[in-house]
Amino acid sequence: MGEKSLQKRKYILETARKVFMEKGYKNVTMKDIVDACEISRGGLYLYFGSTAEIFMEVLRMESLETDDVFSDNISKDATAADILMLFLKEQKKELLRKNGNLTVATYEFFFSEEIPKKENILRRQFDSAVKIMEKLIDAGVQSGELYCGNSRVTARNIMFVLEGLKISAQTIGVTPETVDEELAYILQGLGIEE
Amino acid sequence: MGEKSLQKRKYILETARKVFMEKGYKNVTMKDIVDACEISRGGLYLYFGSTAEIFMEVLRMESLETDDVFSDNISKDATAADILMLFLKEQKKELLRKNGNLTVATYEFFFSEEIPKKENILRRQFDSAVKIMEKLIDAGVQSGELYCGNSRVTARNIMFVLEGLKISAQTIGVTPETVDEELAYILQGLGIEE
Amino acid sequence: MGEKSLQKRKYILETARKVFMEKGYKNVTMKDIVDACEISRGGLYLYFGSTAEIFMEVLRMESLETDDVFSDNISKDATAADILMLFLKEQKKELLRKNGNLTVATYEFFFSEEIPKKENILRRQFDSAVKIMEKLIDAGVQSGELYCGNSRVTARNIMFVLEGLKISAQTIGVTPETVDEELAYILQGLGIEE
Amino acid sequence: MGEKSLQKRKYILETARKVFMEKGYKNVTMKDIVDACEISRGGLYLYFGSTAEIFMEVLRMESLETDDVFSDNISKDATAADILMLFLKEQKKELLRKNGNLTVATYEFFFSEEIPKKENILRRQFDSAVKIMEKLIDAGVQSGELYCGNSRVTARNIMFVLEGLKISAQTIGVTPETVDEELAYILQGLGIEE
DNA sequence: CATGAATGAGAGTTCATTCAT
DNA sequence: GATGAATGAACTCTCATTCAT
Repeated sequence: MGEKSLQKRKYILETARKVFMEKGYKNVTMKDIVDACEISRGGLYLYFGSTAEIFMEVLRMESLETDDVFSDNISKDATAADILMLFLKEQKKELLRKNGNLTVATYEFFFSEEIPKKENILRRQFDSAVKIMEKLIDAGVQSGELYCGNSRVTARNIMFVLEGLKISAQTIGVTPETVDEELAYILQGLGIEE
Repeated sequence: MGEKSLQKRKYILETARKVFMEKGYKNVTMKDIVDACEISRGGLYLYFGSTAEIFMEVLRMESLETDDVFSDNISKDATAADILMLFLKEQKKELLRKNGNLTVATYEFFFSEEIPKKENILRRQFDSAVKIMEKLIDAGVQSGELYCGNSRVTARNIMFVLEGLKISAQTIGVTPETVDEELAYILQGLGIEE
Repeated sequence: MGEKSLQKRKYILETARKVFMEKGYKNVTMKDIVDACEISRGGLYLYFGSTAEIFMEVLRMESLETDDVFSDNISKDATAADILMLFLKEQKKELLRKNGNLTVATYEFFFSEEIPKKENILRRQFDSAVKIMEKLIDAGVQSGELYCGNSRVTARNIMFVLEGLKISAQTIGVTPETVDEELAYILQGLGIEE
Repeated sequence: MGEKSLQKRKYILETARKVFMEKGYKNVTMKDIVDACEISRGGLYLYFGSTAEIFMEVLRMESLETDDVFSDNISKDATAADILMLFLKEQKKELLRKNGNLTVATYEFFFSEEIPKKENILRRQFDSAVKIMEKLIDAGVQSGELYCGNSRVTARNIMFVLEGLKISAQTIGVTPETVDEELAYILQGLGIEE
């Protein structure tokens, strides 16, 4: 695939991403993407064979960017507690975002396709986030900023709460206040008062 | 609709429930249910007009049973901590259930249909569980069994962790050990050691 | 079929008539009639085998009543011109009737079923009307009330104009003024000034 | 849609036209047209979304051709009476055509779809025909070829007779002789003897 | 007589996927 | 590479008609 094709490929993925944000995963047809991209039916098939393939690529793109964002926060010289709070704030913004995120599409994708539970992109993201957070907590404990009995379990706990908030935001709705309370509760568990 | 029809209606719902457990929500067509029930195309339409309608009824059935289960636990004379632990164990069993549960179908349903976030069955269940757990915690605090700063926020926290575990079990997988650790972490936060 | 059955039969026909007036012929299903009559599906089939059968009966009923109406006008002692004008006025009222008549249903019926053109109820009505009008005109000519070269052709002409008005009222619409003008034109052709 | 598609579109319309001539409007399904055209189910939907859409297009095509026919007659240098007689003869041929015309389908279409009475293609054709005939009569009166008291009402009268003959031909049947008599009657009313 | 649940044929419609150009 | 017309499988939904009760 030449230079030009790579650009078109990227264009398709970015356009498809918007479609997935808007309509989720299962409701999106190849035609939807064709229409949004304003290319021909056959043209799309030159690059991707199915919506599943497209979505997986969109997710991979997403994943790269997300990792970057996390790294950015870490790279700045800030205390462990600061980084944690920043991360949680970021998550809050994300899960309350009104005009669409990929949450629904991602869950739908993992529901409807036969994705191995052991080795998948979501799992990698989750595990990676847990690991980073674990280290962060360890560092915070070391520096005396915060208190924690078992950093791994605590890190996982935080991640599960965030997952719970994310899915709840899409099904039963959560108010910003509830999110704030829950995040404060987590920090408080670590001995951090805002 | 006579007595007999009611039985058939129930039969369809129970059969459909199995189909939803197996295939989720979006992948299920009226034909799937017709085939599973071994009735005619038109026959199904006598009772239900769409998979959405069927699924909502399945959910309602489910909801009634779940409430009962909870009440049962409460009705026995046991300490607050006991009841809490029982509830969490129940949830653990549910979310680790191998041969299918309605989790995926339920989330898919709430994703794909236009369900109001403010007033829906999932929300009612969530709020009701929070309220009961809050009272439970209050009772436990009163009796000195457990410690808790803010029973409402804590109750919600527990529910969000459970939601997080539930969705994670379906997407990235969770081991029984992880669930145990997380539940222990929660109980520990309440001052309960198993 | 006993007395009771005859009554039910008549009830069905009268109810069906209303349905046909409202929805035409082709859009009416056995279910529509069942619903309107508030009887059971099987019950209707005890009396009639199809909407075609029902509509034919409705038409027969209608036909009897229409003939009566015509006879009524004739029985009164009035001049030929009077009777003619009365008849035309009646037709005007009928074809301008807002809330439904059987015109559309009747035409639809004759279009969609394989009705012999030579011997059918519509034909009988038409021919009968022509004959009566012919006699009427002859009587008028004799009495010097009106002038006419060929009473049969004239009678048919009047009937065709009426048919034309009837169908036009249902497709392109006709105003009362247009009807008045056309009827006046007919009468004027017979030497009658209103 | 390219050149080729336009040809196919036209092919579909012409084929559908035959189907409508044979079976009327309400009895024609998308499948009937698909079969007649020997194309795929989906293929037809690329061009038209419903039988209603197709029929409207057929009618539009028809309308263009009919207008042409009329113009042709007018363009030749002939007396008003000649043109009138030519037009009536054309109408006679049309309404007696054995192997199907679109009359039934057209009426059925206007019965079953919600067509506005004020502004529809049939109405336009009718009004246009009335207007042309009115002018024709006026010209004939001017040149002394024929006599007429009120050209507009007379023109409408002729059109209504034609409509009456058209509908009657499809329901109760009319013989060529009857048509001839009626047309002669009309001409005679204008002072034209054949 | 009367009921109404049940059947199954058939219409409408959408979409992934292919393929000649 | 790119196009978009074409295909056909699959799904939704409706209704005439039957039949056990």
